Amino acid sequence: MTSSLHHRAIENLGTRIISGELPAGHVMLAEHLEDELKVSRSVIREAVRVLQSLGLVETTKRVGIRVLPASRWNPFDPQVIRWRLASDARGAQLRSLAELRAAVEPAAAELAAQNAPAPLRLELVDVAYAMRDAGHNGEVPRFLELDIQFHSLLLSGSGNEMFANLMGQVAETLTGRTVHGLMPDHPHEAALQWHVDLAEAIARGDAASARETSDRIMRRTMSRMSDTWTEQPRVFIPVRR
Amino acid sequence: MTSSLHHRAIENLGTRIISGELPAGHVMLAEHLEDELKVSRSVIREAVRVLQSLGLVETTKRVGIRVLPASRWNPFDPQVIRWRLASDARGAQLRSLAELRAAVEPAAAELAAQNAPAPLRLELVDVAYAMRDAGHNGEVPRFLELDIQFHSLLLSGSGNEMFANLMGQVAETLTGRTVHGLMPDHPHEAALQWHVDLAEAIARGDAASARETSDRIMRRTMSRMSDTWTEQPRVFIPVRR
DNA sequence: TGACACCGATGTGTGCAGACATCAAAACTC
DNA sequence: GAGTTTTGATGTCTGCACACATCGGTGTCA
Repeated sequence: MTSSLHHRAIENLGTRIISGELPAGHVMLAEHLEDELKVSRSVIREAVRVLQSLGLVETTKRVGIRVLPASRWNPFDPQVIRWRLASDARGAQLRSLAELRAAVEPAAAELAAQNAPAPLRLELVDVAYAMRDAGHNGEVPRFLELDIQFHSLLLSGSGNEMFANLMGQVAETLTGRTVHGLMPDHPHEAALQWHVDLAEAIARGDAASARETSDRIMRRTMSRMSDTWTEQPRVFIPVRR
Repeated sequence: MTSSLHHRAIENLGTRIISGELPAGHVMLAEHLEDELKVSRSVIREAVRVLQSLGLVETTKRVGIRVLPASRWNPFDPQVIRWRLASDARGAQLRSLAELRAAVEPAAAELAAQNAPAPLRLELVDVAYAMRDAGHNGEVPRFLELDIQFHSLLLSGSGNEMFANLMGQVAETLTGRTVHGLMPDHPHEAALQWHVDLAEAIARGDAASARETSDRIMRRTMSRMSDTWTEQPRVFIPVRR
């Protein structure tokens, strides 16, 4: 199913647009795409509709299918994020996600302390202790898994569906970090304790402490990652009026 | 263009799914939708493909088009947000957006102070003073317009395309606030000055001050809005493993 | 002669109808 | 109950008619 013709057409065009191979303003003809991808019109048409809804292209009669500039792309769409992570802009995408995460997690921690269901709070505490153990023992893969689970639970516990939806993308940044060898074999001792403190603050409903502790974790994470992407150029999206 | 059959089909199905009229698990047949909406198969298929990419439905052979639970919807998609704002969940959606905004804006302010291009900083200061004047004179519509412009510039100036993309949604929360008569004729005097302080902190590159001032503005905004939606139920998205 | 408004030709997406292919659920056989 | 066949829905392909934005030619007027 994931390899349906329609899906492959989306993947093909999406990656090529986001990689810059098909630059903004480039105009394609549906007929030409049929020949190139060796698929029928219906497949092309359905793919173009989806790309249109992602803001990657627009269609105009008598003109064709025009590639839109990056400022029109939907930067929150999981597919767009995936395509950007696979492009030259990978560094910039990781930085954007990390900045978003750093902004959101302390707020999510505060909300979780106020609203999270009891079982989730307990699980959060369990995972935090398991994380600390795995960290002490240098079990890197298990630590990564628990780390993702911890932050997923935290975002989910906020009761804000937008925060919760960032889970998937957060997982990307965390795995991306280890893959790039940015994680030491033994995670920072203090950071491990901070996770435990955060979980317990949420468990006892201490919103202010939860926010502050989460903020401390995020600041440390950001400071450790920032030097990786300082050379990434920033793109300023113009204000649409 | 916006009233193409395919677009109308998306709108029809999208609103009905998000309103709950078509509940999660409900199965439709493409053929049935053709009859109901009086359009051809290609229109239905293209619409379903878009809804599929938004996580609203999935298609299975031999079964049909199945409506997915809200936990699968893409909560950052502008269309989904618009449909939720038009549904019973309007309050919950406004709260989610406000919480997101409250989390992001201080981070955006900090980044803007570090990275924003010089012309944008100047414009931000101009707009802040214009806001203060409009607020003093009780020009509510003009104040709202400037308020949106101010926060759009701020998010745009962060150089984070995800932050910048929140502009449109932020505008929704701000306009939604005035439409609901939650705005006094004369905005809070201190808040007006805070906007000026924030703009000037960004202009001189004082990141810490910018973040703190923005945080103060957000906290006040949240505290003024929170009592409107305390009765809205929170939805906890389960963690996908 | 030159500038301008008009108007039809052209090419492209949009929508329609029907056919066959594919494949997974459901029914059936042993 | 395991394996096989049937069935019915989506997936894919194709030919056609239509809508309509763009472009170039034609005619009118100054």
